Amino acid sequence: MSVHKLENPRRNVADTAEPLGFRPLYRQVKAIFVRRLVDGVWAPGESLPSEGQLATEIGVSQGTVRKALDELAAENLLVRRQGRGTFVAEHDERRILFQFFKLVHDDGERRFPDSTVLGVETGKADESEYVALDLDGEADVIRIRRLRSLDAVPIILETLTLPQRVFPGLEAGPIPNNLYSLFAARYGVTIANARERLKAVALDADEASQLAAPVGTAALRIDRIAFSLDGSPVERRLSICLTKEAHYLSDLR
Amino acid sequence: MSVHKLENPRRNVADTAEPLGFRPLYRQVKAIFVRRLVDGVWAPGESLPSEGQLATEIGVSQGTVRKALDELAAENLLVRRQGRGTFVAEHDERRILFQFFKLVHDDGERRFPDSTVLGVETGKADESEYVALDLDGEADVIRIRRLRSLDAVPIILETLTLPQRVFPGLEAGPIPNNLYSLFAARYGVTIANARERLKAVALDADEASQLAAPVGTAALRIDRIAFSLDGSPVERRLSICLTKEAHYLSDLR
DNA sequence: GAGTGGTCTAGACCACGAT
DNA sequence: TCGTGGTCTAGACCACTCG
Repeated sequence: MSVHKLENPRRNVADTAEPLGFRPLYRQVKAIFVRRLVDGVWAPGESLPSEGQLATEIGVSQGTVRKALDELAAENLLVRRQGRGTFVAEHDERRILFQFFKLVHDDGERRFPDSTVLGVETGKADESEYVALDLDGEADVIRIRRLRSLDAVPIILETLTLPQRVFPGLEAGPIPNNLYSLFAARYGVTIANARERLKAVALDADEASQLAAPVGTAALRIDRIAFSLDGSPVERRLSICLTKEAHYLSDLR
Repeated sequence: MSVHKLENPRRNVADTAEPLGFRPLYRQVKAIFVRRLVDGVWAPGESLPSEGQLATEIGVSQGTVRKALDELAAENLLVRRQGRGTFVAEHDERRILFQFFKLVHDDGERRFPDSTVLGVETGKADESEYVALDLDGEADVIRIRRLRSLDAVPIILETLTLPQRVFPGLEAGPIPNNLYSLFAARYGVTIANARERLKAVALDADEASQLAAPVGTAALRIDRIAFSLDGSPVERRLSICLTKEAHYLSDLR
């Protein structure tokens, strides 16, 4: 039944000494599942086979499958719903809002900002870009510049840098507000997590005119690198944010 | 053996309809453990009885105890070490550095900043303080103002506000660099988590002189509220941070 | 009622750390 | 060698969702 080679499917008397490290069975099972997500065998929104089916298919107990699925759910890659099944997570607005959008209006409400694209261009990566995206110096990138507004008030000036190799042709089409959903649907690239570095800066002349604020106004500069399922950086996003009526919310747990 | 009243120790035929909600056994067990942490029955650094001992004591299976302990470990309240045992988490420098201190030098190294206390005072909470700490308007608070430096460079101007009721006499003694450790040791108050709100601001004259930077320099303003084990806010910490050589690091998962 | 994930149990064995 | 937490299994039953 099982078509997967699992290390040490049963550690028995005849085992030679383990060379180094030990990989529990449920992590090997998890790796199989991650591979299916990366390969698109299981696509966003789809429901997975039941725990029991997966267990017999792979040849382990249901408890082992459960532990693998639980870890993937904890990483927001799967969504489990009692009585319904297990589903591949989607980058719908709600998920983005809670997982990837930390700028919240001071009134406490989370809202999804509108976007106006200011420009799209392609070119060679500059140093900060190829370092961030782990590219070589001659790599081509796509740059998208857009202005984002909450309640029609411009609040974020955003510059995205994407490796052209990963997203060929993206520069030609329309740029949707929800990019991560497009990455998944059109390129099979799932954004799994991101790292943001924040600094306070003063607006320069260009930023000031775009954001309709005085030159020199203090603003939040967010330098985000987003990673795909396989751990490689696939997006760099530099945001300049006004924080007069909004703040960056960070939960420390 | 068990001295704890567990709801529905066994759901059986005679059960009347459940009124509302359902509380799994392992969460009830977890609540017992949290209570022991709050009451100081299990103090920071101490080792807990083994899973088996706890299971027989409470009268549930080892697997149920395990699930409760696993959740507490995931919340950084316990530390589990294979082969050694389960321990109550301490607020040592390393934990603080990773869990509660997000300002990182641009070179990527995490270092614990030095502190110089500028002043300690007591008084009535102002509005922002009693709102943050969920106090009534007449409550007394302790305020600590200090300057924190990385590599001898002043980088954070910090104002702490603490409810005097929770930390009586704290204003009289010396203020250590690691306050959370003091909270635990002297007042039995464990900081479990915190919420930070960030904005970009321009330095005023006072802040500028303390931080040895020009008036109007863009700086990061971090408004932290820290919560104790029982979920009540016990510290408000307002930090003004220079981000010329450091940044706030936020991982989105 | 059928099917799904969620809980709970009991028991065997493994990896790790200290003795 | 022993005690600890970690893994894995098998099976029973519960809570939730949907047809």
